[in-house]
Amino acid sequence: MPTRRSKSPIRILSWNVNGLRACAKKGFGDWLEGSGAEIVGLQEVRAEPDQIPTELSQPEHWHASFSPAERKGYSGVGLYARRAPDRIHTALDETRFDSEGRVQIARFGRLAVANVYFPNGNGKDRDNSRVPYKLDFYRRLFERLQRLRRSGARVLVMGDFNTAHREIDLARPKANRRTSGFLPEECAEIDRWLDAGWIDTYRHFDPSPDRYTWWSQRFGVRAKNVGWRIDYVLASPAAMKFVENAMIYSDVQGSDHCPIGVEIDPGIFV
Amino acid sequence: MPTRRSKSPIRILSWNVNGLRACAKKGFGDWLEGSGAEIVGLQEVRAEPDQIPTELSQPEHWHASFSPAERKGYSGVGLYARRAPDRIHTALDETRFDSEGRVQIARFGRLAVANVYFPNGNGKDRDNSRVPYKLDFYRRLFERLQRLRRSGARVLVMGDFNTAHREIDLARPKANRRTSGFLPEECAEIDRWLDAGWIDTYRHFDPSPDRYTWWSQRFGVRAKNVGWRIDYVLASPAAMKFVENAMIYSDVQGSDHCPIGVEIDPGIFV
DNA sequence: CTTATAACG
DNA sequence: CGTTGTAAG
Repeated sequence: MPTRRSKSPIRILSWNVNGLRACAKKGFGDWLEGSGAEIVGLQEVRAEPDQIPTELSQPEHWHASFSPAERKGYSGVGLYARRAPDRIHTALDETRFDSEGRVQIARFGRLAVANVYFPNGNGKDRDNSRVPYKLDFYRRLFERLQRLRRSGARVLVMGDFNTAHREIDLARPKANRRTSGFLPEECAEIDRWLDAGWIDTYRHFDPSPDRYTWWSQRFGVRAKNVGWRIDYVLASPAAMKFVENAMIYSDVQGSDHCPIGVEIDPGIFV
Repeated sequence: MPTRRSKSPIRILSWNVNGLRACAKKGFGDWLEGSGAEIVGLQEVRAEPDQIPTELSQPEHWHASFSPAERKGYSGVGLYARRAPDRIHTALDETRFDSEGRVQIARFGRLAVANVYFPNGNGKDRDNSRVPYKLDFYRRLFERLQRLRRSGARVLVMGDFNTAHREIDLARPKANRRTSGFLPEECAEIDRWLDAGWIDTYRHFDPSPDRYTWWSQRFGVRAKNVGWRIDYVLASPAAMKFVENAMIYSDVQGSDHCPIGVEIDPGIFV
């Protein structure tokens, strides 16, 4: 059991940037430098590393790595860390998942950080045709991370889960029960994780309503805070012992999502 | 033979707007109202009539007609006239031409105005693969308008010819002899028209160099006037008797082309 | 470089 | 509504 607040906590952040190149033009670089973060996970990078400005693909004083999708301009995750990760895994060993640049599992000593862009359930025709793929992805990653927990790692899973867990997690729950992102079967997947002991770090510290991480770009609803909480940092029980705070940075602009994160006792690494 | 300056001349204008919807946002409507024109031909409308704001698809005090391409967002010509045309022909009776919205031949009494968007010779791979199509179009229209002349009409042909005729008509003639727009075989098509008696109205009145109607959008060359004169009003000999002036409105912004036009004795109609 | 499109979110 | 890719100019 660690001694709490023995040192100043380190910050681990996650942000779906909705296109890193576009976000870069809106000040992503300044945000990164001012973030005070030790580790930053990005989702929806939507670029190959060599399409990204060098200051962001290989920034000074960071270890950066990217896992793009095969399809250009689509999906893709990226990880910045001030210390070098021991290794990064990007494969779930199933082509339909691994071709879409959705997962980075980075090891830093005893800490494992999974940076994840869970699939959107919307299909081509604004239907829910991609929900089965999304649920399969949830299950495949769940099995992988349960194994990682059992191996002794302290695990954080952060990213865009594309699912609001409970009615409190979206502004219009009644209207969206048949919308992907709040389908009963999607919420049940989150339930499975929590039932297995994973902790929704933000909800652990703040039971307040109206705390969202994504707002549709249509109709200017962000100004009215008509949003969804679909970005999370989940902690395994062993990791949760080191989590001192969880944050939602609703004021940060540059994407349709805002950054989220946790503050952690640095003892988590050793 | 008309009496010159017996009445104030009427103005007939032509403009490749490079997307009427985009041009509309840059003040096309104000330009149209302030133009003092009797007839205005547009090229590269790049929209179906019902995609165009009503003020421009059915403007008050104008008779407007459009001939869009089958392919969305591509090519398309449009004509505004303060008096109703007797009729408008849009077909060259060859599908590969007529599907691309390139011609309107409007009759106003004894005056026939052909509003034309000649093909660009560039193919997909920045090659000259569409030059043969372009030359075929030139020839097909030439035959059609020669016939119209012989029928007794006073004919004006205005639009984006996509060809600079002589070295004086572009800023970098030496560098562009192998570029579509200044290929010998393209210039020869213009020669054919002039040899048949058509008059390049602008050149008739102004032998000056550095008079251009199009500037590449790349590298900001318009500020340096590195351009091409590829938009013309040609007049048949019978029409030329009524042409009192020809203009290039280089200062008008809103497209990569600028408007051009002629001033005509109104006796041309009767 | 800019206007369009479509896919995706 | 906005990002991205692609076609076209």
